[in-house]
Amino acid sequence: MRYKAGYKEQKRQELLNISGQLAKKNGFANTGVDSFMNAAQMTSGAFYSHFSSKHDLFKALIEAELQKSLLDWQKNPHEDLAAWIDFELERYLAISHVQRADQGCILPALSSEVARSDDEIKQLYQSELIRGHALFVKHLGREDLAWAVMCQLVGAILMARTVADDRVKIMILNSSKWMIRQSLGLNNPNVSA
Amino acid sequence: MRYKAGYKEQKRQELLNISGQLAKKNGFANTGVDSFMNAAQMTSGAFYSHFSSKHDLFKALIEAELQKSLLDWQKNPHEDLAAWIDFELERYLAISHVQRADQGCILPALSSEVARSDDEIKQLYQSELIRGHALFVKHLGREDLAWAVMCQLVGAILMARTVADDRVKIMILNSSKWMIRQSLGLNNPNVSA
DNA sequence: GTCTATACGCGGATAGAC
DNA sequence: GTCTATCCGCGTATAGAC
Repeated sequence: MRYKAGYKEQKRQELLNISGQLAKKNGFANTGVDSFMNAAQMTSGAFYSHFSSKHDLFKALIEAELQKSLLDWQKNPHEDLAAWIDFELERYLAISHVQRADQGCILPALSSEVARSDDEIKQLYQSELIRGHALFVKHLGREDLAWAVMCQLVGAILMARTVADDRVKIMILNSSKWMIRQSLGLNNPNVSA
Repeated sequence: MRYKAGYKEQKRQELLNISGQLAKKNGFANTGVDSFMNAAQMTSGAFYSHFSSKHDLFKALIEAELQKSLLDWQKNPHEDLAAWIDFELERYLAISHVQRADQGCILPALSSEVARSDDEIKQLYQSELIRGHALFVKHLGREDLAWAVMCQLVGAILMARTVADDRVKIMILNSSKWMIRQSLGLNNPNVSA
């Protein structure tokens, strides 16, 4: 064959990577196949030798991005609850996460588009989401707390991205940190956020 | 004039109403001017006698929808904190709110699109959001708590919309209710969610 | 103010050469 | 596997009749 073995798989991963960044930044539906391919320094005709359709890319992209987020959570080195959650709050609820959607978690960036997708997409999203949930349960100890903290993280990043002023963004982030610590019983009662 | 006085203003409100529903359901960018106008039983040519551009509609729509959400929050008849928050949790975190995005709050539906919009949109969004925040502060007593509860509400609806199974949706909603009550010190310590 | 018709660009997808 | 070229439908916006 004219191309090295494993070349196609490698190129596919590269495409998923770059497409994920673009989709998180500008939205998946708003980004054309041309843009995805140009970002990967190819032309749109070559797209269909990797994915059968744009919708097919969406599925693959969601799977890849959710696993990336899961991996990020697994990188947290702490075992102790307070240390674990502090690490996560500083990392996830950082102002840089608000500003750089392309480098951030898929959840605040593409959940609305998933919410409007067909059942196949939602099923896929759910099963990966549940794996993330299990990781949170492992550290937080409660199933409901795990879901609620995930919602809080996603909601905070999303809301912070909708406002214009950095001051307000930071206020939103700090408020969410405070609330999560509060619900875990980790706040000093004498200190306000 | 051939048309009654106030006719245009009335038609504009009708357009904003219907466009808001369609945008919340299918996304604003994904919905064509034709679709908006057809839903209002008009043709696309007439659109530009009400709005100078699609982007202009987006601004008007955001303003109208945010004020609608504010109005919904103001309808809460309770004064007591526990009663007020219970009412709000049952109303906002209802499964029907997850299922009927077109009839629901703009925040979980269109925040991602706002996040990707220009600064003018974000400034507008922020100023209306701050009015909503003030209302929450009035009842919850704390600025940070008010932001955090808003994030939690938005995040929970958004997440619930991304999963396929109703059981999981409900789990997410109940978890968020539990966490908000927890952060307000309203949960019975002996009862799990 | 609303209609029909249309200009014009973008986006998804396919065909065929290399 | 990737390229160029192209088909075709959709979407924003405008022009002109009523």
